[in-house]
Amino acid sequence: MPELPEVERVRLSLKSIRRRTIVRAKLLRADIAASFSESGRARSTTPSHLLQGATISTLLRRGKQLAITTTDNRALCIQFGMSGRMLLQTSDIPHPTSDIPKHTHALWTFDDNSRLLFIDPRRFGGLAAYPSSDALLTHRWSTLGPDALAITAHDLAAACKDAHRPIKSLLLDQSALAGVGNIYADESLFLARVHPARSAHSLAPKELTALASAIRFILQQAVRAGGSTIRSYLDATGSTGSAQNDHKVYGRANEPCTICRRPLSSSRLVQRATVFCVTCQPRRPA
DNA sequence: CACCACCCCTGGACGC
DNA sequence: TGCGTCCAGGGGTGGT
Repeated sequence: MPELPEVERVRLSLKSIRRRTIVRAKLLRADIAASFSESGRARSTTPSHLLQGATISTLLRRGKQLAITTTDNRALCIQFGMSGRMLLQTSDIPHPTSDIPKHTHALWTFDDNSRLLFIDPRRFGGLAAYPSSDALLTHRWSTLGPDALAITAHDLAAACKDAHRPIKSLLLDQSALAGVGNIYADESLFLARVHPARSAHSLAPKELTALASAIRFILQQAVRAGGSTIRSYLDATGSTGSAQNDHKVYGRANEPCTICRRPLSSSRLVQRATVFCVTCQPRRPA
């Protein structure tokens, strides 16, 4: 379940592919990739769209999305969904084509014989190819809200203004704020002591400041810890994260609250498992 | 327009 | 051991 911290760790773990040239891009499962023209129209995907023949320039991230750009300015956006991952195989180990992990949907071979795999068992993730980084920004990333890693109280307040839905619903909405998923939404709300079902527009300025600060802290801490490895998350080199050890509420329903020791509550909010403390996160502001 | 339910998918946990 | 059932949830879509 890669959220912002996990995608950031994948981005960092892929930095070594910069300046390498992709000699071959192979799509093993066509329906996980989409390709778009400069004007944003869908078109069929070619190996060239998947960066074949190009040299890697930068690795970008916005929210939970990763993008690889090339020196000739092509851009490939990677969305991880629930179970997506990248796997970087170095050139010092031989890797015959037959030796590909299950659920590998795309495969890039570099000029130094190393290769990169996109693996996604549940296929909620996918690839989106754009002819330029401008096209990626214009047609895809423009729909995302501000990046959660640096969210300001001002920007969060703007997103919450006039929003009558639960604050947790807003935090999960990538067009309002990009990068927060179910784990870090619950953790941020707990740290800021805001009840997840509170109507977003009802948050006081003080609470918005606390929440924006909590989101930044929780995400930055998780990046430093290498991301949360709950079920299957690994970075591109196969390293696990330890941010799950810092979780105060996620996955801890009925366990004692770390602040007041009363059992944590769980409910379903906007179709998501939600864990919080009824005492420390009051429904009405204190 | 704002918001929500539903759906896509598979691996793993759990009960019998 | 094996089988059935349920759950995890990001994001697109269609409905209210």
